[in-house]
Amino acid sequence: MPYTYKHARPALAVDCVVFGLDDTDLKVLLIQRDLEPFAGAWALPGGFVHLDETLDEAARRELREETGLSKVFLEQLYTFGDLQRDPRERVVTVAYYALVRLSDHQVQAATDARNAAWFGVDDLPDLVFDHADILDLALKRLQGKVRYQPIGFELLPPKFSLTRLQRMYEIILERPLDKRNFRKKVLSLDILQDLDEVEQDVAHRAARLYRFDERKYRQRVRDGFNFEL
Amino acid sequence: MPYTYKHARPALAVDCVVFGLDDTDLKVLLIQRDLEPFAGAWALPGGFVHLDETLDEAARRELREETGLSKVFLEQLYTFGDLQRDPRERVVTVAYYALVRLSDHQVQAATDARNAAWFGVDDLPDLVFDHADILDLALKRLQGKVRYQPIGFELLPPKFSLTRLQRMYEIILERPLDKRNFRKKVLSLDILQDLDEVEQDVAHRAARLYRFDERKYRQRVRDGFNFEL
DNA sequence: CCAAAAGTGTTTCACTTACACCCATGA
DNA sequence: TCATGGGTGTAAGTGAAACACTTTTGG
Repeated sequence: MPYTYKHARPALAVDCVVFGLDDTDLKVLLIQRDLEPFAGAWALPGGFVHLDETLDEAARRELREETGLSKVFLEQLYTFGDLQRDPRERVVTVAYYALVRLSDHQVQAATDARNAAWFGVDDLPDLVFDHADILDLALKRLQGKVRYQPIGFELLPPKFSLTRLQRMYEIILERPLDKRNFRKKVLSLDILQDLDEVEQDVAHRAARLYRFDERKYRQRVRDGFNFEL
Repeated sequence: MPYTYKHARPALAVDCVVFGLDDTDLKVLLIQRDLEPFAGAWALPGGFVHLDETLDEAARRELREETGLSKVFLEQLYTFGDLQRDPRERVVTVAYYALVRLSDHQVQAATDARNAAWFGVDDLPDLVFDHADILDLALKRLQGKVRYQPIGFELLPPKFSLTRLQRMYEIILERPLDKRNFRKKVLSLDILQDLDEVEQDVAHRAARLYRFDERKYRQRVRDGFNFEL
């Protein structure tokens, strides 16, 4: 192989901030490390990038291996390259964030991980390396992006009520929204499909269910429409 | 060094999309490669990351070495990790974009570069590797970010007229803006300092000059204000 | 006095905000 | 029948958009 770069190179890793949503809180999936350094400590799922996989593939592989998750929404966040972020040696990490439907996925610890568990974003354990910084940035990105891209739906089950949708935004943005204005706004965007179905087994009036209509959304974007909450 | 990662690792590079602005066009600084592969072809300035420098430092060093630029606005863009993006071997590159005041800086080719030159974004030569993709993304990022962060000022001289400011936005956003509405809006943001000075040597009524007041801007942001064009 | 760009206000329209009560359902 | 959340409309205010003429200056 001619012209090959010959200097010492940093190790290259990926780390994932996986968000999930329950009825009241935004959660993050963490693993308890099974390997040194910091065995037993909590960390973001992640690991080293192989030569034969892209960065996205590496992120998905690590998620699968360490937490059992697959087929989730995944997007690159930022690349962290401080000199001392890993005590072993120079490691540059490409951080990702992922959004999953808590109901859909049973997480399970695996490779290199003793344990995997969900933590409320306001109730996090200490994290290894600079993982707290990564998580902070991911949260800010989510809060920013959720307002102008329809990514929040990735956190909800396919069928949801408007109240559930509103609660999702309230939890992520950390502020209350007006019910009537929210419903008016969301419905006016015309990207939800009314399913003519209602919730089951609730001890009060059952709410109508809707589905995010990705097809219609793309069409509207093409026509110059701008999603914004 | 214990626990060292031992597998083969990708090479790690940085590349910079440097934007500048003249009276009519948004420009990008490219270098003509002096080394194989693709000696003689046009490329983004960039190079491999050293073990003893952060990613930001590597980007600044490469800029300095290859183009003579220093002390410019620089921000990480995205990390590109496709398998075949470099024919030599697996190279992952952390892309940055930079904004410079064309008037301030004399560019000069240096290390690894035969030549450095500015190209209009609508008049680009073929680029090596995936540099055209990187440039595309940088342009989109600039177009998005310029509307809600006051980064556009980095492209202008310290003293500028409102017309020049408007033209900057029109060039970047690629659409005309209404003069009266623009001035009203910009002045209402209250982040410009009126210098009580006017342009010199113009063959018509001289425009008032303003300066971006970063101090006031930060203060206003702290008070919950949101920059948005 | 002419060419060239600077500078300036008002009206209309759309969207956001604030706000409170009745309805349907299951226990 | 009661508790719980579901569902709905209107008025006021704010900001965006459309739009054309006068002023200043140097050549």
